[in-house]
Order: sequence, then structure tokens, then C-alpha cells
Amino acid sequence: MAATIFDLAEAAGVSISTVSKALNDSYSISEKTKERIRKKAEEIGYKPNARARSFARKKNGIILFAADMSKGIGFENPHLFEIVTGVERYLEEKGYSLIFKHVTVDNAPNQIKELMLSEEADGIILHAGIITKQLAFVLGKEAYPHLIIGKPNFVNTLSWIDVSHESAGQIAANYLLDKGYRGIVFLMGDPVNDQISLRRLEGINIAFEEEELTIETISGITGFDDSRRITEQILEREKIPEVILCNNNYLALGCIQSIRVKNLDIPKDIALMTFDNYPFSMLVQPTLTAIEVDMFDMGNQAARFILQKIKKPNMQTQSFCTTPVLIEREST
Amino acid sequence: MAATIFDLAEAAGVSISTVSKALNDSYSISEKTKERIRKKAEEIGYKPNARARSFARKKNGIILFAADMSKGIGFENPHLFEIVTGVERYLEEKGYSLIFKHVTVDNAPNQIKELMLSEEADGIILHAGIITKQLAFVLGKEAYPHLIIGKPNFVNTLSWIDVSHESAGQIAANYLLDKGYRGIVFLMGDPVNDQISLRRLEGINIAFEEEELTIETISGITGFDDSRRITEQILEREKIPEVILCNNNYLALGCIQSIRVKNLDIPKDIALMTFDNYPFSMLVQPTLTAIEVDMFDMGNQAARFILQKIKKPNMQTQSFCTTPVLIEREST
DNA sequence: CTGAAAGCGCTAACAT
DNA sequence: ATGTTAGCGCTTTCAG
Repeated sequence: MAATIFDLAEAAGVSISTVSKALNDSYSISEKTKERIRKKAEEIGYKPNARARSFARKKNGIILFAADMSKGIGFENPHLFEIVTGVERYLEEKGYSLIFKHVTVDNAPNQIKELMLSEEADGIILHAGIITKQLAFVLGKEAYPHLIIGKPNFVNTLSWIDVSHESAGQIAANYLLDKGYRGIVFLMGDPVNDQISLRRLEGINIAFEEEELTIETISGITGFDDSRRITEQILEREKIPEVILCNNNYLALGCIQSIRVKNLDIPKDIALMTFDNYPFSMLVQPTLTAIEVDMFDMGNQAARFILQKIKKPNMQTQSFCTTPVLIEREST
Repeated sequence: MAATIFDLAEAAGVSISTVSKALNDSYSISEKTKERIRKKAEEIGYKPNARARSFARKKNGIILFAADMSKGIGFENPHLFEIVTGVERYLEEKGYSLIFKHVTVDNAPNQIKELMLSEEADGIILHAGIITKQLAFVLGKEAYPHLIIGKPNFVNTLSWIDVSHESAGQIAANYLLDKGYRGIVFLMGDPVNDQISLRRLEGINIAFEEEELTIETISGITGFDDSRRITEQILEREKIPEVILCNNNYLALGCIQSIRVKNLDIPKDIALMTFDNYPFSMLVQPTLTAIEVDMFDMGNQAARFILQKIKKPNMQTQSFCTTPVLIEREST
């Protein structure tokens, strides 16, 4: 049986409340006694029991992280994991722990409600992918500290943070324009579901309008194959564009293949740029100029915000918190 | 304030111990009373308080997952995340939760010891990357339920599970030999640190020895660039090999590039095969025949074993639990 | 089949 | 500056 606060109190020759206060660094205990108790604790191998402590304090220092984590997600969406590690790191520093919960969109409202009622944790971070109006209602009703990573796609009074995809687009466009490029094609994703490429386009347009230029966009390019095919067509034109800007690495890989088949040089004959650094911007030949978002940092911030909300429950956060970064490489 | 067991007892007109038993499905409560209490609980929105429950039961239904999760790990090692999701899924099914802990090799012994003493969780799953003899000592001394994912590289009495990289090698080699390929080059990783490629080679050798053949190996190929360079050299030979077998996707990508520069066809002029399905075996041109390991399943198994260990603390597990799978594609 | 009562190990108000 | 004591909400003997 592990040592309890009674054992330590006895060993140190004080009462249990003195021990409790000493270990919680209360101002009302003399430094001398504190030191003595701490030493004695070390000596007998005493560590406060986390369960008893949670119970007495009515909080347990646990934050939930809820997202849809189906099989294969580790490979399909490594960003998510990167966010999680960022969250964990910050929480750990503050003495909190992170519990992982797989939740699907359909089950989310019920599951989350139960998690809140059982007080398994002091707060919850949710991935935007599982947010629905129904869940928003649950979250709003119970005054439970929450924070959403990713802006929900409906008006709400929830707290969320997100990457500014608009800035990312703007940064990309400004960079290309500054370099003197003009004929630019943006390969976008699915025009209905891919909110992200739309938001990037918004940012791009801001930069282009400033120069009184417009950008050519081709949407519905959802993967490697689409990209290869469309690039092939683009390269058949009489006047080929100066740059292809890709919505992600896979699209860029498709471009590279088609361009290479044509025996054209990147960036001499045509330049290439992509959003996202992962998974192989730095690995393909030539290496790709990319816009990267620091997901670890996003996680850090999310953790910071949720702890703030726990302290000040009526605070509301709705902001874009992480700045995209340009990484210049060989392809431009 | 959330409803407590007293509220429910009053509402249902029974004592709190009856409520407790009913909700825990004790045999000594009549089905009728149980049903009535469950209904009433639903009605008033009662959920047992997780903290109080943990305290009273002296266990909290939490399992720790400890690994080195430095920034960037989400991208560098998506397998880890895939394992975690597998663990979480199984635990959830059994009513357990998963806490994530970033731990470095150096801090592991101390941190883990403290985690055990504070009883923050009922058991711990550790990634082999953080295991040292010192940690093994801590784990062995305190009788704390643990399970390691990955075989430690020293003799021990710990419990672990692992992928059989030997089988993976054997499966790969048998496949290639069955296809009629003979001149095979295996591009391996760092000869000292990369235990995995060595274990794959062991399996390969078993298959080759059966046919009284030997395989050519080139070690120290740690990434895309190495691979590209070495493939270039290989293709300069008078008689080029029939297949290049790569230790991972990045090496394969390097091969593809060099082969394409030479205007050779895959698989007509030279075939290609790789270990790991991720991140882009299915995306490159041509798609790559690969040996895949189901990491999600590994996580599932790990969770199963740790729960077994909690029930039967003196059980020891040392086994290879997940079978690699061959995925045949265009490159062979 | 149901209820009364004794903790689980700690925190925090209150007393000294 | 230190000690006394009443909970925190639930589980679990033990009686009935």
C-alpha cells in the first residue's frame, strides 16, 4: 500500500492539514516546515493520491480532446496528431492531463453531454469536424468550459480558434506577385466541401485586387490523378502559365509528374508552389516552396485558451491564432 | 449543481446504496427496481460523478500512453498516432479512457515512477522508444500493470508486444521469389540504429536460404537523397538488378526518380517494392507493391493486453501479435 | 431484496 | 504558524 498523507504527517511529526498545506505551497506554512515535509515525503516515497485529490478538489486536471479518430486517421490527417501533441505539451507544463476521445459526428451530442455530466474532465477541446448545431446547443446549455479547433461553419456563440487560411492565401499570393510572376493558376479542391481552399482563395484575391490582377482558378481537383490530368491539359495551351499554385502536396506531385513528362524545367519553364509542407514538399525533386501552418502551435494555443476558460468561464474566444509561414525552396 | 446519488435516491424513493447497486447492475437488486432507478436517472439527468467513483473504487479506468511526442512527430511518425487510435478504440469499448503523456528517454524513469505512485491511472502503455534498463528496473520493481509496444532491445522480464518484422521480410522475399525475380537488392537503413531493417533482413534471408539464394544488401540508406544517389549508381551497372526492395516509401520515391531519369520502365525494366504502405505507396506513379502492418490493430491488441494485466497482474506477455500484409500493385 | 453506515485520501474552513 | 474537523459522492460490507 502506498503511503498516505497520514503516514507522512506522522513521519514529519505534524498534522495532515499542515502536510496538505505544505505540499500545496500555502503561504501560511513556514518555509522551514515546508522544506522538512517535502524532504520527508521524498524519503518515504509519498506522492499525493491523484484520485483522492481530484475528489476533494472537485476538479481533476484533465482536459478532453474529442475528434473523429477513425482507423487510418493517423496517416490521413497527421495534422490532427500534431495539434494533439501541442495541446498535451502545454497542458503538461501546467499540471494538466489530456484524455483522448474518439467521437463521431452522429454520436457527439450525446456522448459529449454524458462526458460533461460525469465530470470526467475539467474542460473539453473539440475538433471542428464533429461540431453540429445540435452539439452547439448542448455546449451552450451546460456551462462547461470548451474550445473548438477550427471555425464552425455556422454562426454561433461558441469559443473557437482557427488557422487563418485567408492569410495563408494572401501570403502565398503576395510572395508570387513580388517575385514578378503574373500568369498564375490555382488548383483548388472540391468547390462545395473544401472550405479551406475557398478561404485561401479569398486571401489570394485580396492580394491580386491590390495589383488590379485576377487569378485563374480550377476547382474540383481532389487528388494526384486529377492534378496530373489537368496539368497535362494546361501544358497543351499555346501560352502556358508561369506558376501553378496547388492546394496541397498531392496535387503538386501530380503537377511535377506531368511537367516532367513534357521535359519542362521547374522553375525555369514553369514554377510550382503548394499549400502545406507535409508530407513531401521537402522531399520531391525539386523541393517545393510551400505555405506551412504550425499545428503544434495551434495545439499549444488551444490548451492555453481552454485553461483560461476554466478560470474565467464567461470569456468567449473566437479568433485566428496561428500565422502561416512561407518556406521558399527550389520550385519558384 | 449536478444531481448526486442522494437526489436520485430521493426521487426514486430508495436508499443511496440501492441506487449504487442498481446502477452497477448488482445481482441483489430486482430487475424492477433497477429499471425504475435507471429511468428516473435519465429523467433527472443523473450521471455518476467520475471523480467520486474513482476515489471510492480505488481505480479510475484510465490508462496512460507514454511516448516521446516531440514537435513534428505527427508527420514524422504517423504510425504512432495510428497505434494510439487503436488503443483508444478498444479502451473506450471497455469503459476505459486514455491519457496521453509526452515522455523523453531521459526523464522517463522518474516521470513514470511518479505517475505510478500518484495512481493517476490504472495501467500504462509505453512506446519502446523510451525504454531503458533504468526504466525497466522501475517498471519491474513497482508491480504496476504495464505493456510495451515494441520489443525492448535488451533481455528483460517486461511485458511487450511487437510487429514481427522478420515475418514481414519473409513475406516480401517469398513474394518476389514466387514471382520469379532473382536479382534483388535490398536498400536498408542505418546499420547500427535501424533494428527494424535488420530484422526484416533476417526474414528475407530465411526465404532466400530455402532457395539457396542470397540477396544483395546496401545499408546506410537513410532517406530520399541517399536512395536516389545509390539507385543512379546501381543503374550504371552492366547488368542491373531485377528488383529493388526498399526499406520505406521515401527510399522508394528516390528509386522512382532515378529510374525515370534513365527512362526505364517500372516494372518492365526493373521492379520496385517497399515496406510500409504509407505515406504514398498508393499515390506515386506507378503505385507500389508494399508490405503493410496494421498499426491500428496493434493498438487494439495493446489495449487488450493491458486490461488483462490489470486483472491478472502476474501475467507476462512477450509476443508478436500483428501479421504483416502484402499489397500487390503496379510496381512488380 | 433493501438499507444503514463506515470509509476511500485529501482539501479547506475554522479554530487555536 | 499549525491543528481539528467536516465534508467531497460514491462503493461496499454488514444487518435486517
